[in-house]
Amino acid sequence: MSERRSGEGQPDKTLALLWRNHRAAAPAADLPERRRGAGRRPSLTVDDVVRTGIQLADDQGLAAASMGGLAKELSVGTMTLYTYVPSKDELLDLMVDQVLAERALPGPGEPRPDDWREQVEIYSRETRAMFQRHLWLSQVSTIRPPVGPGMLAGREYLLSVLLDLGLSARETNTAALAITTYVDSAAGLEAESQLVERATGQTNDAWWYERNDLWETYFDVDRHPAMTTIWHANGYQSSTREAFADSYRYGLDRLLDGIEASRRT
Amino acid sequence: MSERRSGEGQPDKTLALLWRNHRAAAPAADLPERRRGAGRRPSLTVDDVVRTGIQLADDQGLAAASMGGLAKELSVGTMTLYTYVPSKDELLDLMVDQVLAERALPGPGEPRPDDWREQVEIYSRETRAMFQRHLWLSQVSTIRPPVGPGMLAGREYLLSVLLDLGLSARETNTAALAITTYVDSAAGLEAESQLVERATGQTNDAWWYERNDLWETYFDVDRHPAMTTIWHANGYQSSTREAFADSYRYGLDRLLDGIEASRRT
DNA sequence: GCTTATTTTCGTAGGGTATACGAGAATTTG
DNA sequence: CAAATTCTCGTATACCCTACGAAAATAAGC
Repeated sequence: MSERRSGEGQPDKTLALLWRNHRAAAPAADLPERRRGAGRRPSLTVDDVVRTGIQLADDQGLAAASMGGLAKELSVGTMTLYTYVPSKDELLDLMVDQVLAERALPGPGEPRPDDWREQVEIYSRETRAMFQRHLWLSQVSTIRPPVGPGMLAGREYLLSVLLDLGLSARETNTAALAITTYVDSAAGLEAESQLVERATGQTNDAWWYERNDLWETYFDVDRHPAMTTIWHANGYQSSTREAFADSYRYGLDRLLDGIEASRRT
Repeated sequence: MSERRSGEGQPDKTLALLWRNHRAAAPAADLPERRRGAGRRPSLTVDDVVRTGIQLADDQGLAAASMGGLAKELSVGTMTLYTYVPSKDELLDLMVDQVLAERALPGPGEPRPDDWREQVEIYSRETRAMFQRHLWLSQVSTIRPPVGPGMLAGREYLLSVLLDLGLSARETNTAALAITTYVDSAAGLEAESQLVERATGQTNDAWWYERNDLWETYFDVDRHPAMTTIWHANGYQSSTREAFADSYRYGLDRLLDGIEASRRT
C-alpha cells in the first residue's frame, strides 16, 4: 500500500531542498543568489512546514497532513505553502528524509559493536523504532526514495556493516538490499497494523474474532489439512501482534544465518 | 504503501460474498432465501463487477477502478453498483481474493516436487507472477486480508510445505509467516516499481540518472566511505531491475538456507 | 387485468483532495 | 516616491465515495 508520489519537475530544485541544511558540499552559488533584501518577508521556513507536516501526520494520520490541513495548522492560506514547497509530493519527500535521518546509526569512525550481527541489529531496531514513531511511513512508497542525507546515511551504514564480511562487492550490495527489503517491509507491516487499529478503533484480534463464522460455516477441513494440523497442535500465536514479532525475529535471524553460512563456504 | 480499506459493517455479509462461488460448506439457508421471482431483474452479477474491476485496474491502474469509472465501463449508474457490493472496500476485497486464487498452487493430494525448497519456489514464482499480472496489488494493504478461498489456499499451501520439515507447530507457522512476509513484500515492491515507471512514463534508471547532480554536488565521500568503496569495486548493479531480481533471489535463498540449517541442529 | 410486494436503478447532494492562475500586499533599493 | 521584488492567498476545476429517496420493472395473487 502506498501513496502516489509521481514525477517531480526539477530534480535539482528537489535536491537543493533535501540537502538544504547541509553545507557540506556547498551548492555552486547557483540558486542561492536570492537577493535577500528586496521583497516581502517570508512568514515561515521550509523547516516549519516540514516539521508541522510530520507532527500532523504523527498525531492525526497522513491524511491530516493535507495542504489544506497544514495551512490551517500554520494559520496561513493553502496556497501560501507553495512558496516553500513545490508540491505535496516534494513535501512528502522532505518529511520522509527528515525522519530517516532520525535513526541513531553510527557514522564512519564512530564506535560500534564488534559482532556484525549486532550491528545489523542496530539498523533493525532503529528502523522499527522509526516506523513506530511515524506510523504513516508505512503508507509511503519507497520505490523512488528521497535522495537526501537521511536515506544515504541508512544505506551507508548497512553497507559498512556488510563490507567487513569479506564478500564480493556485488554480493555485499545484494545482501544489503535483501536485508533492507526484509527489515523495512516487516517494520512497515507492523506499523501499518497499528495504523489500521487506530483508524478503525478495533484491534486486529477483535477483527479476526469477528470472522469466527469462517471456521464454522465456510472452512473446509479436507481442503485445508495443514492449517487444521497447525491449529490442533496449537501452532497459532495467541495474538496478531505476537505473531508479527515472532516472525520478524525468526525471519531476520534465519536470513542472517544464511548470510553468515555463505561466508564460510 | 497502501490503500485505506477500513472497517466493514457486516462480516457475515462479506464472508458470504467472498465465498459466494463455493458451495463446499453450504451457508445455513440464512441469506439465500431470496425469493427469486418477484422484483426487477438484475442486469449484472457480482462476478461481472469484480471481473470488470480487475480488468480496469490491470489496464489503467487502481484509480481507474473507481465506482464511477466502473459504472461507466459497465454502462450503468454509479449507485447501481451498490446493489451488488456494499462498498468500495468490500469490492477491493473481492478483487484481491479473486486474483489470489489465480495462483496455481498444488492442493492437498495433488502432485508436487519432492524437494521442499522447490515447493517454496512454486509459491514464490506464482506469487510474483500474480503481482506482475496485477500490478495494483502492490497498492493494497494486506494487514486485514480478504478471508476468502484465495487467501486461505495460499496459506494452506505454504504451511503444508513447511510441515514436512519436522519443526514444531509453532515454528512451522512462524517460518511460514516469515516467508510470506519476504516473498509478498519483495514481489510487491517489484510490482510497485513497474507501476511507477508506467505512471510517470520514466524508467527508474532514468530517474536515478536525472539525479546525477547528487554525486557531484552533495555527496560527501568522507561521510560515505562504504558506498564509495562499493562504487569503485563495481558493486552496483547496472540497472534497478537487475538489482531487484538479484536481491530477491539472494534473500530468499539465504532465508531458506537458514531455515534448513535450523532443522539439523 | 389490477393490486401489491419486491427488487433494481440511479440523480442529486455534500464534503473531501491538489494545484494553476492572477491580483494584491509588503518590503527594500535607487 | 517609484520600481523591483517577493510573498500571500481567493477562486475555480475536476476528481473521489456514498446516504437518501423516488421511480421503474417484474411476478404473484386474485
